[in-house]
Amino acid sequence: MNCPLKKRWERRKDARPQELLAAALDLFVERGYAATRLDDVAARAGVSKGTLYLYFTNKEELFKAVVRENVVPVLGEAEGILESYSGSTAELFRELVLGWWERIGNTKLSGITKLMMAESSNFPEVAQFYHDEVIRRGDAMIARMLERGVAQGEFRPMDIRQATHVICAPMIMLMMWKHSFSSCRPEPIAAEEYLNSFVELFLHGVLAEPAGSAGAPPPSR
Amino acid sequence: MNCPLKKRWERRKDARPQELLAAALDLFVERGYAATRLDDVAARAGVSKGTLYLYFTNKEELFKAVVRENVVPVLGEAEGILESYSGSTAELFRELVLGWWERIGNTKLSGITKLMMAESSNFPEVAQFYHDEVIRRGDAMIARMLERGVAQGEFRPMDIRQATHVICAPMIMLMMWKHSFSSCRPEPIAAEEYLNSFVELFLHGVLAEPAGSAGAPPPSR
Amino acid sequence: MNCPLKKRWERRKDARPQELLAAALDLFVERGYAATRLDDVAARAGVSKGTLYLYFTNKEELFKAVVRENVVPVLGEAEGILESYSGSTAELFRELVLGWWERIGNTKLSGITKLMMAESSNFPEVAQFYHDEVIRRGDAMIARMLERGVAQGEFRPMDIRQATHVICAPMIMLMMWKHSFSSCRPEPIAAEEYLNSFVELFLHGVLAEPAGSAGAPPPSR
Amino acid sequence: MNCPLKKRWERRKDARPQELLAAALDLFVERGYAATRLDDVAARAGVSKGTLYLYFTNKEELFKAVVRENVVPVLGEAEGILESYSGSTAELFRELVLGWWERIGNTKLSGITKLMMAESSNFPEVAQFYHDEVIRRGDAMIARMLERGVAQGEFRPMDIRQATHVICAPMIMLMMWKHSFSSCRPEPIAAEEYLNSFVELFLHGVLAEPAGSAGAPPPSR
DNA sequence: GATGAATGAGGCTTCATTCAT
DNA sequence: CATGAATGAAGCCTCATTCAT
Repeated sequence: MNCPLKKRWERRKDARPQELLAAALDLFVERGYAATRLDDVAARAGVSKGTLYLYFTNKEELFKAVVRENVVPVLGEAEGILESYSGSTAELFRELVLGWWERIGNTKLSGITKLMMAESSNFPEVAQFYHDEVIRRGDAMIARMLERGVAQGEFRPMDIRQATHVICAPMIMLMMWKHSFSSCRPEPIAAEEYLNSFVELFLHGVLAEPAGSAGAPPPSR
Repeated sequence: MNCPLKKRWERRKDARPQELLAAALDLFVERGYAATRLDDVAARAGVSKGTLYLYFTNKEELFKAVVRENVVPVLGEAEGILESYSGSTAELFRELVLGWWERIGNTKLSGITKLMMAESSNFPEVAQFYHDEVIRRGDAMIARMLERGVAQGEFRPMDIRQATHVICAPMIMLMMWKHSFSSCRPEPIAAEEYLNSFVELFLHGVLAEPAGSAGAPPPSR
Repeated sequence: MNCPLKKRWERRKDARPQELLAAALDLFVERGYAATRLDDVAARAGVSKGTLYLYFTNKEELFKAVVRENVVPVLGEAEGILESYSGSTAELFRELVLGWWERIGNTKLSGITKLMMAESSNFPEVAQFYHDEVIRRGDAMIARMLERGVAQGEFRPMDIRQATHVICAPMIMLMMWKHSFSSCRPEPIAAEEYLNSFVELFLHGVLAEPAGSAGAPPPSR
Repeated sequence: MNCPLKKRWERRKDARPQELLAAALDLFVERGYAATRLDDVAARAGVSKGTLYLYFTNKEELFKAVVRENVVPVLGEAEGILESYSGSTAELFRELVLGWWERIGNTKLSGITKLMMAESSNFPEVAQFYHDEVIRRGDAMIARMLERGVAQGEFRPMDIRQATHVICAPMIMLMMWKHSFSSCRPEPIAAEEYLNSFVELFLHGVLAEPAGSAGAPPPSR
């Protein structure tokens, strides 16, 4: 009863999959998909190699579980925000970007995005899964946000598909940078500032204001 | 000289490393660094595996040679253009982006960028090499271009470091997309249009013109 | 006694080993000895893997129990028939063959014979057990039947040991065929016809009767 | 030149596949397909594990090569004999049985037959291969021999398919016995005598001649 | 009795690198 | 110069058996 060993044991049974998923997430992010050895995942979770296979059929399913457990729920939340937002679309845009940054970009979850960009071509089935469960949904959200802006007259008409890509690019890049050449850079990318730059640039552009235009608010930087 | 056979032989002897580098480039781009087998490189170059080791100490040196042979020279050219350019900086910007697109982005060389973003963390020495020889120089070029624009009053003042990143992001992403999830997408990214969108968005921003501003040229889309 | 719940429980408790043996028989027959996983045996019996070890020391003992429970009793019956038979030996022969066919050959028990022929050499202790408990007794029965036929002048004198083997061969083969290459054959072996062919051929031979011999009954096919 | 080491080396290159096939044959016969470890095959051939994969894609292909190298050619020879035989069909029958005995039955090749009977259901692709390349051809030969006997009036009319099975059974069984329970039997099966018994029984049957039939030659035992 | 989580040895396969020829 | 046979460490996955609860 008051024996801590016993208690530890009991807790384990239910906690095990979570522990394994946490260990797997860490290692997938640290080393990538191919370079992550299941031995190491098990070791980091404090169990033996075989135990892992009690909970996950194979490496691929383990990875999918990591994605489903960690990435997919965040998408759901963001979709909720998008559906129910009542402010200006420029604000919504900032909201989505910041939300993404807090829940994914500035998290080890960013490593999952990086990993998929990096290795999808070597693991087609994993790629398909990730594309269907994550990329497609993420793109759709951005597109809907832009359409809202155009529909309400806030944004200029634009090629939505292209603009979606243009928006995703800096966000994805931020995640890639965090996990690429980080040891080569003296100072890390200043992410928050980068995001601000990006949002401002995206909203206002980089060109100096033409002489006659007085109405545009100056960028707050 | 007049012995054609001998000449062929000599040419062949000198051409060996080039043939190996070409084969290596192809395979590195197709499969990534770790997944490229030296067996296959040798086979594609039409030589035996052992021969490869006559010219390159190991996999890492082979990859470095591929980069030095293919990527580095393009950087030199771009730097030349930058130094001697006399038109507007907006034009220079377009020039650099298009030049990059023609020589790298729209080339299998884009695969090298993708590969390094993807795998650099698993191969720190390769990463360091690539960072020093390619990334640093590329970033410096963009920065100098932006500084020129600001200095000449064409661009608004900005955080150069951040803006450099914002500019590189879409270009890098275009290369990554070409090599990621390509089999999951029904239609490939429309790169030229994407680049136009990017340049226009970057120069003009996305917000509708405020009512009073008449001077700004409408985006030509 | 009058508590039905308790009774159910008790019955269940006693039935456990039987349920495990039934599951084990099924799986041993389906997959062979080595390829049968104790996990699956337990699962098919509706218990946990650990429970299996409460009743059977290990895989080997489980298998022995399957044989003792299912195969050995049939041998006893056949011996009873043999001892007390009063008709002609040709009839007895048919009787034994048909009895075997009904109780073993045409049953999943045939899989046990197949399995032992197939894997005995990899499991010497199991082999020894099976040889002592099954093969020796089966061979002895055939031999006694043939000796009876010769002693009563019904059969020509013969090498009993050899003839025993000659008789066993088709019966064993029928069992092997049922479990080998069954997925490669468009139609299964026609077992009853095969047995008839065998009995007739064995009794009459295949040569055409020489011209002068009118007395031999034509084969009833 | 006169350095034996060098010579050994040279010989190896060409001999290697044969050495590996020989080692594989030995071990497949000794232990069966599943229980044969490729490590052991390599070790018995005096090479390392990896070397095996220079010559054979995987375990399955190694096994197929063993069959193609050892079993298939014998079938070809037998077919040659069958096509060109000019004597009586009873003689041809004996010839085929003895030829099979010398080239396969009394050889370690018999272990291949045993192995396939034993494990085909666990390795469907191997089973299909063996069925197509060996079983079908073997059965066809027996059938043709029997048809010849019937066509020439030497054999009674019969169900050819069934008779083929009746004939194959004892031959297959002889091979199985050699590799099953051999360590349990005090004395091995007397194969030659068994074959004689079988041929005689098959040709003449076992029944004592009916009184009036004087023409049939007595069995020579 | 019953459970089922955990173990770890063992098997197949891959590939960068070496080295005798 | 060139070859290509050989190596062996390393990775994924399976499963009989154990043991704390």
